[in-house]
Amino acid sequence: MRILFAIALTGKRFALQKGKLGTAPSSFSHCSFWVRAFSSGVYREKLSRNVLKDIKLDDAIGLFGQMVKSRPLPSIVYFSKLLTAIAKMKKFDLVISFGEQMQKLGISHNLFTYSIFINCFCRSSQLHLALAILGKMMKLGYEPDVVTLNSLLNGFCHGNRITDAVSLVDQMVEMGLQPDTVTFTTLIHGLFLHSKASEAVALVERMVVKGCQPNLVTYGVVLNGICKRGDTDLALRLLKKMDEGKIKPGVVIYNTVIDALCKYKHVNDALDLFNEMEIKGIKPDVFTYSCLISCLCNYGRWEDAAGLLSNMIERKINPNVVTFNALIDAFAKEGKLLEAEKLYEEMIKSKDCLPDVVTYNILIKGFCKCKRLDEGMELFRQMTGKGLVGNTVTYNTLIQGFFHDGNCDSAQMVFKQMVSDGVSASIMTYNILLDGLCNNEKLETALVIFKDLQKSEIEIDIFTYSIMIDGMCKAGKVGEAWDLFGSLGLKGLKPDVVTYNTMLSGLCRKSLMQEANALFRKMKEDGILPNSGTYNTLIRAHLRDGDETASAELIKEMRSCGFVGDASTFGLVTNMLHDGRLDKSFLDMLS
DNA sequence: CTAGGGTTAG
Repeated sequence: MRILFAIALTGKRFALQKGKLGTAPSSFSHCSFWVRAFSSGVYREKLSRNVLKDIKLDDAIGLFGQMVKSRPLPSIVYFSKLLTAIAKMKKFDLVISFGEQMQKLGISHNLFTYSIFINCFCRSSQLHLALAILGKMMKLGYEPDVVTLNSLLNGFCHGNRITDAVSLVDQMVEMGLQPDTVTFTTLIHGLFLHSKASEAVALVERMVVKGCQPNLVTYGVVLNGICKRGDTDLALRLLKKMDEGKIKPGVVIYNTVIDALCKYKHVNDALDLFNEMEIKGIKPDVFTYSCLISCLCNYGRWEDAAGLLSNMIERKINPNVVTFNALIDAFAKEGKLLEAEKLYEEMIKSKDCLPDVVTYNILIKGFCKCKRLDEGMELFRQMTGKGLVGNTVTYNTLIQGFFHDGNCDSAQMVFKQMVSDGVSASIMTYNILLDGLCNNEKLETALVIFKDLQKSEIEIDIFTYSIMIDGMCKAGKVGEAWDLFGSLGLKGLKPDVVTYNTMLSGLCRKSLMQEANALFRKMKEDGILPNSGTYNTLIRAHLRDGDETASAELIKEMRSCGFVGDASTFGLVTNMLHDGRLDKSFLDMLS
């Protein structure tokens, strides 16, 4: 309790007086059911019948306007019902604004309305204002209860204060309040949000011991957290556990697990779950179908995808923009731009689900891959013309497209456009930019940008360094690349297999085989597993260097690791067989 | 007689 007080007192003054959120519209043109109900005096009855949960936003605003004008003023109970309904629509700012208006009109708040405001501030990332409200209400003599503190707990969990969240639960107990299922579920969610998955899972067990049974929400939180980590086995076990208990998983729970199975490459298990839904009478929805269709497309299982598509149409589940995008993406990835465009045209014609920025990103990427940059740009203009705003992906795609097409000027022009359009460039954008410049013999320009990047706020990843090391090596500046590689440790970055391969290939290109061998040893010492690329690069270099023995040994090692010679290695060996530099037996060893 | 927690597809 002490800590709570301390937190509350450091908070700012009662925030509802600030009025920074403006006021709600006081006039409304249509005469809605709610307003009529209110003015004819039946609002008390209507409000008490729990019908407010279905109220539309406009009606809620109108109703509030009527309520504050009516005399005598309606009881605070009616206000809190209305505010709850608006909070459920996630219009947190509006709830706060209404709270301010009530305050100005002299309507005093109570524990319930204060709790609503605390919830709204927490959910709109204004934890400090939530704490200010808590301070204010406690000064007025209202003791926060489990509901109030659960809201605050949620605020701590979302506000990067997981330690405070954990101690808040301890304080609840000290205050003599019994944490309930909501408390545990909130904290479990917070632990997942802060990557403390095992603590989250352990807490599920603890809550059972404390007499709180996990409910559907708890399972939703836990399954979602587990699925995001890719622990599909545990997810499937939990799904079974729900069945054994009395909690019926609904379509959303199934969708979550099906999605994870798709993402983590267990397509057939996902299809099994889809069939299981059928048996249990749980109706799949557009999420279920879109997820499975897109996954099947990614695996090239067109027939199966088409089957599901017609199945969903038969069942009158309308494909939406995500479904269309999955199909357009499938065609575009196959290079079938004509078909992709046909689907896009169909979307526009039918008007039921219009293309969005993702649709355009998919199509633009398709055109870029075919080096049809003019058409890619044309689509970009079409999209902008429709009032859609390009995002980082859109610009990244075009920049990369122009670079791959060897058109550095246009690439840099798009980058400038991106900056002037106010779309933030991510490290991915810079990686594309640096990679493009390096691959188009513009190492010097890349170095200038790289230096600026190092000074900026943007967090450079290991991939950026790999790109620069590669660029330097390709420009013949292996010494500089080596220095950059060596500086990684000082920056707290660990070279990964790509960085090692890049550096190795640079050394090999200069026939610095001793250095390459030493680096290869260091790589293994550092616990970085060589991949097929590592071995093939070294094997080719040793062959070019005339060291048949070293190559042969590496081939043995590579094959024992389950890798095989790649196309370039086979090409080199074939050439060397032809001009007699290699013996036929060498080819047998490789294949 | 009112307040609190969560989740899914491109």
